[in-house]
Amino acid sequence: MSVFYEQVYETVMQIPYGSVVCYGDIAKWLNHPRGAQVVGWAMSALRGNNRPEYENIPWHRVVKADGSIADGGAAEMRRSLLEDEGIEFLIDGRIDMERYRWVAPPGVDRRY
DNA sequence: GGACTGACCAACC
DNA sequence: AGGTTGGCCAGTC
Repeated sequence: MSVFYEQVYETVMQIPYGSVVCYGDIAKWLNHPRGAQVVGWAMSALRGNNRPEYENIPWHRVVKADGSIADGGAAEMRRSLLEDEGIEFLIDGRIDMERYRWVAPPGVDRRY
């Protein structure tokens, strides 16, 4: 697994219970301002991956910039997992990002 | 080893 | 308001 993917996974693991982050933010924190797509690919690569070190990644806490759930595998499961964490969805199926978006402490997720 | 495929996002027409 | 585009990484065949 690549360095960048590893960094993405470590960042995702830091997302606290009941909060969400969008793909673009993770990319920015990892010094890839335009790497949102790559973050998505990193998540996609997790699907069907049963490696123990990736078991605890809360991949359902990563959503699109507008607060909707990304397409791909298991979108419904991701939504229900978020609801289990107390996150309320708006009528149009999106999350109120102002309310649930997690802002990482500066430097905390920086790798060298 | 090149081509193709994937959970994206902001800036432009 | 809605389509297009550039930026970006790794896995598989």
